[in-house]
Amino acid sequence: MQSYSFTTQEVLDTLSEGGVKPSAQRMAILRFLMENRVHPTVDEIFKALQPENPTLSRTTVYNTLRLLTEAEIIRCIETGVNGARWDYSQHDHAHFLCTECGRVTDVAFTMPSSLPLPDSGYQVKSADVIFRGTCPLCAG
Amino acid sequence: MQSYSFTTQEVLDTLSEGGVKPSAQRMAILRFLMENRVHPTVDEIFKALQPENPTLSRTTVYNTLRLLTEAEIIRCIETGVNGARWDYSQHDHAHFLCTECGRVTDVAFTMPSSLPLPDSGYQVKSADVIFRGTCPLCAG
DNA sequence: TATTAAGTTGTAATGATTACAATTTTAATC
DNA sequence: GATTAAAATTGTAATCATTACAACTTAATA
Repeated sequence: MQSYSFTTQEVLDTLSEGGVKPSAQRMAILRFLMENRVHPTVDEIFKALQPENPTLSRTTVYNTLRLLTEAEIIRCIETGVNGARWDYSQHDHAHFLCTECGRVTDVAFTMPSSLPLPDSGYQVKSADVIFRGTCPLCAG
Repeated sequence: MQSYSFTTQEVLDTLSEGGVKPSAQRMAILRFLMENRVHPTVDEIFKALQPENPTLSRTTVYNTLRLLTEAEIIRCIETGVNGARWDYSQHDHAHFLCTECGRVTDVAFTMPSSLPLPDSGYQVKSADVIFRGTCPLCAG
């Protein structure tokens, strides 16, 4: 399992690149996503940070995730089960959702550059590719 | 705007091909999805059928949509806003969600045949591609 | 330091979805 | 056709993720 580690300065720089003013909560949440690439839910993020940040509120987690998403620092994965997942990652990739265990795995995937969009006038901001099925652990 | 019309027999055949036992409710719900390709929410389906089917229950709509999805007759689009959308369609395509008005539009899209999946052992049942952005009506 | 703005917090409300027990309908058996 | 069992439907209540909002705290500015 790949592991990541970031300095405070790296987290600050990432916020700054997205034009997001730093705060203790924002740094903790972003750092968690940068270091834990497991596509966590809001609750998983909240519960993981709660011990070290006793005053942290669920609402702040929601607010911050929305803010970081608008700044395009992170992105949201809508799986339809157990709420949205949140993902920090720079490279172009898709997701595989195991419908048995709910785990989300990264899949290398590059969107074809020539997209057959509907009539012109559509402004694409983001593209999400999600595969569903059974992961090796659950396939038995 | 393209319009569809189906005979009772065609609806019955579609259910049968998926191995789903017919009922008045199941036929009404499937026919609605076959004829109205607007990716409706549960509530839109329920409200549209309610007048003609006064005893119809929301729970039945949920149950039936799950059943039809498991039978791979329809599919679910998780947009993350206003609940899931439901889609009857045979051909391979992606979806464009306008983050302004919430409308979902079909996009011609064929998944590359050689998928760079993660380690072997993953069994892919379905693949969903969703674009987000602004549609021509909202771009102003 | 005083004042204002920005950020955070906790609680309450909302809205989609599910659980479940009761009822109705359908299918199978006598 | 009547009886019984199974399947489907219904309505209500519960659940759970998310949002609204007002109070409070922290940071920025004058």
